[in-house]
Amino acid sequence: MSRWAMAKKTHRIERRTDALSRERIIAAAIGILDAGGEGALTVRALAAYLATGSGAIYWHVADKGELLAAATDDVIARVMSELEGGAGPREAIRAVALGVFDAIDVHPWVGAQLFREPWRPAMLEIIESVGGRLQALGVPRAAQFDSASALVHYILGVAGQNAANARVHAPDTDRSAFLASVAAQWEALDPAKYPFVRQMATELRDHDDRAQFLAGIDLILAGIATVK
Amino acid sequence: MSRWAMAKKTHRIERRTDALSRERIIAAAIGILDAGGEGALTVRALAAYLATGSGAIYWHVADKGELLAAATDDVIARVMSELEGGAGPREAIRAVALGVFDAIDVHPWVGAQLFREPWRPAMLEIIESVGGRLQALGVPRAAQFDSASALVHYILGVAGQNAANARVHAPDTDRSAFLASVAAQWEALDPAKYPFVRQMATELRDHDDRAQFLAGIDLILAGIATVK
DNA sequence: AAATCTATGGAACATCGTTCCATAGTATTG
DNA sequence: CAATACTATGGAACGATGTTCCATAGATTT
Repeated sequence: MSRWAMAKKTHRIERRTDALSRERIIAAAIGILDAGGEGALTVRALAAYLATGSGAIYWHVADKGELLAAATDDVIARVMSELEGGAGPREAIRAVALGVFDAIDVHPWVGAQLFREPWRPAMLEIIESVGGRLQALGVPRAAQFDSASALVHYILGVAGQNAANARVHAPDTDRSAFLASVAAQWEALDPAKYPFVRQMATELRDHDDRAQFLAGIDLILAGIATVK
Repeated sequence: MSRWAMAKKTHRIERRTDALSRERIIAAAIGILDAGGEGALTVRALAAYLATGSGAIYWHVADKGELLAAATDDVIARVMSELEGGAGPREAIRAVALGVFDAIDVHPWVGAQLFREPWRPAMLEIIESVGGRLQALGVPRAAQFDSASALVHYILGVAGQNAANARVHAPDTDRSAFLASVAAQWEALDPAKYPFVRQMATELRDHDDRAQFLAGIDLILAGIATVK
């Protein structure tokens, strides 16, 4: 930022094309996180990727925590800005939810991070986007806070689950194979202690995460509608 | 376990009262986690607490991850076993949810851990307990999986949020002071960009987490009832 | 009595986030 | 234009962590 100001003053466009900046560091971090998961993002790996030293990074970024938070805000802000605003409030809520879901599907580390640091820009955007549509839906004032909270917490829960799943099975292993192995474990459980889980095993095997996520959103919206 | 078998064979009750065991290690870990939070549980701190060395711990426990998972299973299993079974299915679901909520309120690290490693005994207990009551409620078979998933993911989301909050404000700082500071931040936001969040600031200031959590459960249950 | 197995405690290793510091590049000042 | 101050860099060094290795003590079996 101060760099840009100075550059303009002295009529010079850029210092060097390979100069460090907060933006470049965050972009590099996102790249490393997407490629190798949360564990891959170390300060040394980041420094090597940017062909610099650890100390240079700490000049632009305070913490590794701040770096992760900034990367998360970046991804979520992009999701929110790319949302189409045409449809009605109900469809808009589904679109916001699906946008977050898909973003976490592509960047699983975002799920864990949304979780680790709430009360941040990324979460604010989601709350505002969901809450605004609830008002448009005609939800009474007294029920708005609880309704928005329920939707956001549900989204957060699925986000975390997805992030955890992505951490469990390595990127190469097939997803359906993973589901099949969990289903097999469920079927092998004691029928006396876990009758329900055993019954759900077959449905788990070939369920669609995305569709099930949306079904949950619809359930909560249906519940909110009963308050109206 | 093999220890107990041997002790019985040789007619000796115990080796020494201070002998290590998986149970004692897990209990010590829970104590450290409750006292100092997630960050306080290091292998060295655990070894010092048990007056032994790091290597001895790894004889009974494979990993730090396994230790955290075992501690979580322990806490959740205790919650589930202490549940009163008298009420109807709807009340039972609320009781399960509140049991998990309260447990995480006392042991915030459980929230983060439930989140980090699903598909584990602790999560199975919750799914089974919730799902079984849904069947008792008369939810049609086709909607049972999605309904249970929605409830569990919501519980998980709140769990994670609570764990994160507990991590943010140190154990000494007042909770209402923390909420007030977040509310102040919300009120200072741009009214054009965040109208909803600003409106919710006053309600955030003195809302009850536990009551709001239960309101969310009721919303989802109301939504599930519409499918019936 | 010897040998074998279980269990222990601490040293050692690799890796991590972070801090420190010498210094190169740029801007400002006298 | 020379001197000074400031921004930014890259790598060395520090403290802490999870984990492995290993010498060895205690108990059990041969």
